[in-house]
Amino acid sequence: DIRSLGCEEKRELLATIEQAVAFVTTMIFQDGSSQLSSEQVLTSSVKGVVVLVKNQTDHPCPPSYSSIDYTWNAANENDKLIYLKTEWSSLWEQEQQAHKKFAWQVLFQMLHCKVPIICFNAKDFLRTLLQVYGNEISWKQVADSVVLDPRIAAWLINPSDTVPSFESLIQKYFEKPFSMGTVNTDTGTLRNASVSTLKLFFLIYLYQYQNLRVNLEKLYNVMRYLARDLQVQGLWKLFCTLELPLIKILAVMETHKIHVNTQELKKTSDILGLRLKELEQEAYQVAGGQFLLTSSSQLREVLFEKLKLHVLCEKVHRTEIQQLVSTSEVVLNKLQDLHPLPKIILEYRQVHKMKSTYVDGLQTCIRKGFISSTWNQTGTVTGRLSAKQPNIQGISKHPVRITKKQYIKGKEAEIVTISPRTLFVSKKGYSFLAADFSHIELRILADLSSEPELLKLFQEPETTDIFSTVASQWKGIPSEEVKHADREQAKRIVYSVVYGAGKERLADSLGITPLQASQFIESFMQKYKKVHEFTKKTIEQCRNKGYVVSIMGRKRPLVNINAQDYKLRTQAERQAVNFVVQGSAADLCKMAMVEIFTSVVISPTLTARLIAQIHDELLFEVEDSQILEFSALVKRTMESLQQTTALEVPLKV
DNA sequence: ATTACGACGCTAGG
DNA sequence: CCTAGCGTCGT
Repeated sequence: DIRSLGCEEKRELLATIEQAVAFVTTMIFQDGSSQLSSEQVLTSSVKGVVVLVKNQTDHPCPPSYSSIDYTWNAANENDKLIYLKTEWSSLWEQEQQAHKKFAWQVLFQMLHCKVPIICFNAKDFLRTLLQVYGNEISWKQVADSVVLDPRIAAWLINPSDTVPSFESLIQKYFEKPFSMGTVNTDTGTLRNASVSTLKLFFLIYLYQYQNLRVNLEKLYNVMRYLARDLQVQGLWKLFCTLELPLIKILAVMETHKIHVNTQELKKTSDILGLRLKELEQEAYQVAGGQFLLTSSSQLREVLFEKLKLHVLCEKVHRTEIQQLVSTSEVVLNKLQDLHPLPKIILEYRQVHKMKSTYVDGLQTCIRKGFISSTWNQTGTVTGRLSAKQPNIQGISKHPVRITKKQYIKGKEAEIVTISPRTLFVSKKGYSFLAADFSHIELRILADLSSEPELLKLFQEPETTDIFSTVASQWKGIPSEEVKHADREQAKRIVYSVVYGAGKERLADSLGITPLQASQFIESFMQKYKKVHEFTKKTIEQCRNKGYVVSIMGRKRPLVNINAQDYKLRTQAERQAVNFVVQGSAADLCKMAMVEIFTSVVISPTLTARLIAQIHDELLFEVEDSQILEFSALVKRTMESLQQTTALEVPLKV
């Protein structure tokens, strides 16, 4: 405990840190649990940080192939365990101020000495530091730290393991499961012994931290095993140059708060609520009875048993599990002309989604007028990021029009447009800047397949509308005669190929029969033969190796690729094709994040901060005076990734 | 009688 | 194809 150290001892400690070869660290929560506990309690606040300082020179990390000793090597006497309290009752006392200052001194040195800091869920650790020491540091100061996160390493090795716990990693790498002793396992026997209360607390304290020391040693060793695995599997570079820097970027992102217009939020909630009531009444009228509009099973009863609408319509989509007639958007669209109810339901659903998710749902995420999403780096199998509370990646783009009846004032009606994205407001003197890759997945498909027609499309500067051009090329009609419907169809088919969708899925999305859909796919593949070759080759490689690889070497094992079962096998085939395209796009977007972050950190003047990543789009908050300079930097950096990754196809932002 | 939880359906993002 | 989130409904 650094609070018990004298002046000389403090100096010694800093000297030890200077000599360290690695730090293994975890946060300690109020309830005594740590980041290594299986159930991470978010409600419990952070009490402090425990750091195991590795001083042995025998196990450098990152390790080399040859000189790793894989034997269990727990109690290393030269390793130092230090405890830093980060929570203070009051900062009035001089003593507490001094403790906080020294704790920061220790952490600052750790972050800046380029020695790896090993931490399970490192993002949470860094974010907490930024929050606790927010006044004495700027976010740029975490940038040159070197953090290693075993969880991310494990996820890279197998992305299907979406949340590998510390315990599961221990089990996997040390075969026999360890007893994860917790603080309160043995207090009973302690209580029975005739020891004084003070002594008891001391014993619990000691036990807890000895246990923690063992776990940190285990964590260190697990990281070494994982590092070796990453190297063997060719994932080490991806880990070091992309995923590790991203930890810091996400930690910084989570400390940034976005202001929300709460008054507007309340107002729109009421407007939407009123509209829902109106639609509810209209629905009851035309249905000839009341039912729960939000219940798809009750709606199914009304539409298909009471009104028998589906018999007038051929080939309606069915639900996945129970194989019942679906009440989804595509089906309701087909039923529109037969009865007024489907149209009402469609609008009801749109308005209800808007209210429940983007207005009322957003309100539950607001703390003191601000929101900040939680970013999950290991939440997907394709390498993409995911966000929650709120899911800022899923906020509706298109506005919803509402005809608001105004009874009070003389006006008859007023049309209000509600677009959720306008509810977020930038800081005063700052603006939001969005930069997105144009058609990145299609460009990647062009590159991966080397399809000449597709490549030409992107390389020729006169191509203004990619899907119109594809439509004209594919259907063999002049570009002036391409209708809006042709363009939409081309877009759907292109993305069906990108997403690896089968004929059934395409049929649903286009509202046609699976036979017609398969004919569309076939004629598309006939025109762009190399794309077909690419999908065939990808599936073939997956069959041989058991996994597929993205452009940056990200892997996805697909065990079902050789399955007997047709459904499972073809699903795995689509997943294989999809992973290569989607995963590669994720690689590029992450690279853009890292490069832009680095540029801003290096720059003494730029202050732009990343707010969100919506897969192919980066959203920043930029000082108004820097918008021109920064937007040029962003565009240049993103487009230059073509050279960095040796892509045949240019990237456009 | 009330609550908790998993399965299912739908739809927003890409 | 892969996400988050809202909502029923049965257990």
